[in-house]
Amino acid sequence: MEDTKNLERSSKDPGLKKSGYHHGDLRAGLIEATRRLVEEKGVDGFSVSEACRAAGVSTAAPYKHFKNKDEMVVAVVMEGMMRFQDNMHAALEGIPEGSPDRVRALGRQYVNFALTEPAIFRLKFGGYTDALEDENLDEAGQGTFNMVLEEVAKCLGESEITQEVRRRGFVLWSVVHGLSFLLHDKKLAEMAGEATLDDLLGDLGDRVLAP
Amino acid sequence: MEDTKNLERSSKDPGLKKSGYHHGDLRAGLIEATRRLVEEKGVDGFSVSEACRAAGVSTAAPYKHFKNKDEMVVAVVMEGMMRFQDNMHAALEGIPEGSPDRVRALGRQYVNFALTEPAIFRLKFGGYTDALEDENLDEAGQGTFNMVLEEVAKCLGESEITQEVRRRGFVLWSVVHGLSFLLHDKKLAEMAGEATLDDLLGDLGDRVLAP
DNA sequence: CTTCTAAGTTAATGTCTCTAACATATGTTA
DNA sequence: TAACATATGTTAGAGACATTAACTTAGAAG
Repeated sequence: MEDTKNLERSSKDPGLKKSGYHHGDLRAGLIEATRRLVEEKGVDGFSVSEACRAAGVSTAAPYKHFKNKDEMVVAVVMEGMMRFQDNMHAALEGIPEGSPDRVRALGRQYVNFALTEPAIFRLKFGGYTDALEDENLDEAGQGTFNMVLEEVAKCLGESEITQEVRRRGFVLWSVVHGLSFLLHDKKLAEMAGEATLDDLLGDLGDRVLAP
Repeated sequence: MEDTKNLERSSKDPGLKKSGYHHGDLRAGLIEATRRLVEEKGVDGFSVSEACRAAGVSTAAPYKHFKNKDEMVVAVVMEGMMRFQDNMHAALEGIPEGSPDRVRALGRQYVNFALTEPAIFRLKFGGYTDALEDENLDEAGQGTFNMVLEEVAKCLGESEITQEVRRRGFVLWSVVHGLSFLLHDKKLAEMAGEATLDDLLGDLGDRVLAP
């Protein structure tokens, strides 16, 4: 009398699932399902219906939480950006202020994100989300860039973010971004010979941060 | 007796349109329609049906020329890459061999492509086409990168593409790529103050190409 | 002139997004 | 504690889309 709908629920576990009718935290469940699907099959391959099946709800359920498909994708990318920012903050821990190692740590984290969650990474940093025009997403991107700028400023002994800081931060960001794409395409070896990622980041930091 | 299907044909003109039944060069017509739609509404917004309406044919017609929707997109990006490569070659004309101006000209062309055809640019260089896994597309991308490497080699006085050439070429490519994204987001002014694109490309070339 | 084939067409199938109308819990308030 | 308001589900269905199958047309080749 109560389990008529409990077809697939045992496979998921991202919430409380109180009653059997109500999911508990469907929003989070859908975001997770969508994230996995987008990572698996790309933004195009992913369908709302499939995410519903994965979460064990009807195909109309998402529209209580998201305006439409695009907003689901935005939510997924946004959630990815939160984790990304957390990781960046964590990466700085224990490294002394003003050390170029801090900048390198951020670079490593960026590359790491690109490699472990390539679909989300490309959605945010490959320009796809431009079409979605979400303000929060723009802010989140700006926030991560500002973290880099602050570290660059400290390295250069500047007390604020000057034009010069902005320039160098931009170059660092761009090259790490390029590096991320190369690594994903497994073309690093071909390009850099025996150099490891740390070698490259070290070298890069030295060059761009030098006075 | 012959014009029963000639509803929208007068608006298009990319071929011969022989009979009224046969289009003349539907493949090219569809690529052009698709290109415009993708540029207007993004890869997701675009639909095969809409491209058919634009080209004035039935929704089944494209499948005589393309395997599926993805292949249509691939064809559009591929065609864009051809034009891009033509432009790059044209940009070099008249600039003496070995001059860093040649590298700068390529950079300017890259940025130009990013700004005039942002959707195609992002499809190819934003990593989207990875999911499509088309060999010709990979080759085309490699080809443009090799053009840069050759020019960099000549600037550095190298007779072949060494590890060092590869490294510098990569940095140049990455930064120009980053610049393209910034420009599209209209954040250049904020970052670079009064500097123009040519200033930035000039400065960049000087720094990275210096011995 | 007949015939072959490339390039169209119509019609149909199954899937998808999204909406409307209805159902069920949960928490609030009398 | 009972009644209600609200949030969160469900079913059913409309309209668009991608793709296929079977048929048609016209231009070329023998």
